Amino acid sequence: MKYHCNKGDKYCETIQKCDCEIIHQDVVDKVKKRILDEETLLLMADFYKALSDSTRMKIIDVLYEGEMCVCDISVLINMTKSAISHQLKYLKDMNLIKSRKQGKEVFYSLADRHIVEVFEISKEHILEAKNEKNC
Amino acid sequence: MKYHCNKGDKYCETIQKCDCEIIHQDVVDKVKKRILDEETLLLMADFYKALSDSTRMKIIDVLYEGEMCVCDISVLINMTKSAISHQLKYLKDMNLIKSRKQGKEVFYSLADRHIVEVFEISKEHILEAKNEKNC
DNA sequence: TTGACAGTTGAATATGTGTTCAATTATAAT
DNA sequence: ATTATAATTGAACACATATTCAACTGTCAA
Repeated sequence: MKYHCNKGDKYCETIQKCDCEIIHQDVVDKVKKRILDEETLLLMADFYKALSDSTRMKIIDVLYEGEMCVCDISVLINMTKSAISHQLKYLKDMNLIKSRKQGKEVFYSLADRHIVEVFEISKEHILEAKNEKNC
Repeated sequence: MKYHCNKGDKYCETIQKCDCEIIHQDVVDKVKKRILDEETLLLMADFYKALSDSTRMKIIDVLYEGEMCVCDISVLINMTKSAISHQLKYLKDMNLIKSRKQGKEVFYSLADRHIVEVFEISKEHILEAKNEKNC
C-alpha cells in the first residue's frame, strides 16, 4: 500500500492515500465545506445496497401494494422459501420492510414512503433510458 | 438443487423453484398482474448497485454542485487516482455521470436529475433514522 | 524528443455476498 | 402426543467486486 503525503496542501494533517496534488484549490476548498460526513454517506450506500439485488428488488415490487406471506412471495418470485427468508431478514434489518405474525404465517410489507419514492424514481430512470434506446 | 413443482397452481407451466404451495391465491393473482417485468427490475437493481458503494457515494457527493477533475476527487476522498478512476468508469458506464476532457485533465459531473433526486431522498431517510435514534 | 503529469487499464488479490442445504423453531390440526 | 407446515437459521460454497499494483496512453512544456 502506497501512502503519498502531499506536503503542500492543507488537508495533510492525516496521511493521504491519494497519489496526486490538488489542481484546483478553490474548487476543492468550496466542496470540502459542504460534503456530507463519512458516516452518513456510508449509511446511504448501505441503503442502496439493500436495493441493489434483483431478488430484493422483486420482493419490494411484489410488496408494493400490500402485505404478503413468505410462501406467496416465493411462488411469485419462483425461489425457495429459504432464499426469500434470508433476503426478507436483510430488508427488515435495514428497516425497509416490516412484518406481522399471524398463526404460522408471517406477513411482510414495505416500511415507509422513502422506499416507494426511490422505487418510483429509479423505475422512471430505467424506463426513460429504455425509451431513448428505441428512438 | 431441489426443484419442487406445485402441480396444483396455475403458475406451474415452467419448473418452479419454490418449495411451497400458494396460500392466498387471490392475493397472488392480483399481484401477478401488476408486477414489473424481470428485465426492468434487474436494471433497477443495477441502478442501485451503482450507488451501493461508499466510494461511489462519496464521488456523487463531491460532484453534487459541479464538475471536478480526477485529482481533486482523489484528494477530497483520500484515495488513489487509480481506485477513483475505476469507479468513475463504472459510474459513467451506468450513465450516472458524464465527462469532459480539457487538455490533460478530465472533468466529471453528474449526468441527470434522477441521481440528485434519489440522493436527496436517501439522505433524508438516513437523517430521519438518525434523529429517531436520538429521541 | 524528452520528461513530467493526468488519467486509464488489466490482472491479481482479498473481501463480500447470494443461494443452497440441512437442521431447527413455532404454530395449528388430528 | 404426534404430525404437518410456515418460516427461520447457520454453515458452506460459488461467484461478484473493490482496491492495489504496474504498465500504459495522451497531452503539455522545455
